[in-house]
Amino acid sequence: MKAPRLAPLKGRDSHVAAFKALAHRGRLDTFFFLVRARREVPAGEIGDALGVPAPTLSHHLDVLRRAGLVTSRRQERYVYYSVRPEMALDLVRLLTACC
Amino acid sequence: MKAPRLAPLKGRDSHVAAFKALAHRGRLDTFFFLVRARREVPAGEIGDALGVPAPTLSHHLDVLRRAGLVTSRRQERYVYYSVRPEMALDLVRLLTACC
DNA sequence: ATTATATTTTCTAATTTATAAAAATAAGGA
DNA sequence: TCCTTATTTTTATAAATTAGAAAATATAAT
Repeated sequence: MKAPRLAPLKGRDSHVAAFKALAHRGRLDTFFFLVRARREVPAGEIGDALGVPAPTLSHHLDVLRRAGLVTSRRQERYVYYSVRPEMALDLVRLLTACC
Repeated sequence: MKAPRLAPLKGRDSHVAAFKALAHRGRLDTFFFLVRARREVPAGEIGDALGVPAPTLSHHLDVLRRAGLVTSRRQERYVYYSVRPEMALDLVRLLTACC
């Protein structure tokens, strides 16, 4: 049988992880840099734009990726990051339940 | 002059604080308990419903209140908490910018 | 005033998170 | 191959967060 429609008024662990990923100045900036870019951006370009050391940025991108908020793709020497809107939409669905 | 319309594609500190408040299993449960209740609920009743010790709950409610997600009102012996939808709406506006 | 109930504050231990330096990995060019 | 660049992972430590007992505070009833 199909999975039952989940109650929209209940936060789940994936939501906690996504909120946690966005609950950091540097990561929120990183996420919205990608949102504004509206394209794939290599890690180094993000680091240059935001002035974040590469290891720190890599860690933050990893948190965003594990939370499902961004996706990455290696091509040649670069790793391109871009927004994955599904999870952001999921948060919107959760939050609009209370308004 | 009037304040200029803020760019919707930029996260601000208030957003970070709100995401941080929701980035915790217990606090997300607390917030959505109040969302579902659709009424003012005294702290003790929340603690009973969620099985959280009073001091722990008080801390979490404080975080949610400072983030602007809930409001509280003392009446007689009780402190009643309820959802403040404005901040949740603010997060929705921020997140819908990327979809 | 004393007692009871409800909530918050204080305090400390345990856990988690952030960050950077250094090492490791991946890919391409000389 | 060796070298360079780009990125990630590991390691280490500092900083922040969390949980909950104990103590303090607020309010009302007796």
